[in-house]
Amino acid sequence: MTSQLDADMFDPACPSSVMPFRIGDKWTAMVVLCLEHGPRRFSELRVPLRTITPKVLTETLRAMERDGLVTRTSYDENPPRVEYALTPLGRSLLTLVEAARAWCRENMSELLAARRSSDLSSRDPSPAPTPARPGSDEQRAR
Amino acid sequence: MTSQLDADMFDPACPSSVMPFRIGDKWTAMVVLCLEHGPRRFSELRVPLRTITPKVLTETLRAMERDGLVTRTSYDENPPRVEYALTPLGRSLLTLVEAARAWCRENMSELLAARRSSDLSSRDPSPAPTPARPGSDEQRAR
DNA sequence: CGGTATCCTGCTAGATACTG
DNA sequence: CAGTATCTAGCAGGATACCG
Repeated sequence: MTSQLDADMFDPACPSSVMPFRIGDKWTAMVVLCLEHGPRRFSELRVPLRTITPKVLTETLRAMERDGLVTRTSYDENPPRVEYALTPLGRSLLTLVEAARAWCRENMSELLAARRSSDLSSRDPSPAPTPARPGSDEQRAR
Repeated sequence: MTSQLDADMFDPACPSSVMPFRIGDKWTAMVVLCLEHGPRRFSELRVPLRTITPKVLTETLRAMERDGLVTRTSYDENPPRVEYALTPLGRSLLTLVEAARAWCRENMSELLAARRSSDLSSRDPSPAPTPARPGSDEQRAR
């Protein structure tokens, strides 16, 4: 386990803002997912999280630590090494995150189709529905 | 069905900000819950949602309508009557909301205990743990 | 009743730069 | 490497008032 984290683990074209769903703040669910297969270092987390700033990652991890979702282990080495890991409580969130991802996989295309057609009809007097075949052009849920 | 909505349906002492979990924005999950047992009128929704302003409730409902989660039906009567109802898509969110509430019921006390003890130890040099018997003083998940 | 229209504020989170 | 320190902007959400 604990293989390298993929920089493309989270599709930037699939912003979680599309989900009618969030775990905590903007990044918490993704951190939980990143820690699923074992402890990770600060810099390691920055790879899949890409656009996150160190400041925000620190804040996110501190908040999660405070709530007992992750542990922070600092090894007194040089260069410094710090590892973050899920607690059992944090791990219990995984089922919720998975349920949310399952919902997205099943329903995202319908939601996006509804959004598109409502966007169209509010701009265009003649709707021209374009019923949007399910599972065609939407971004996949990773 | 469709009995009156309880003004105490959502405990104000149990802010959803405590949950490491949200459906969409601040109010969406609560609206979904309010519509669980049948269509509701605008004013009816304001009762359990209490502190929500008309503006924000309108925004929330419009966003949900746009995403195909609710329907808005306006009856041409006097006084005017408008009803909001869950679509099948919106209804499918109920299982997710329920999963989240189940998580809260099971784990909230542990999370709050962790938060309390971490708050203490950051203020107080001698932690004085107070292990927080589970299920004692926390607010219930409704 | 079922909303709009304004105005306003706090806070999340991004940009950027620096450090033990 | 693993963060801090500042500064700033955007925007969700709230207060208040008014309307068809």
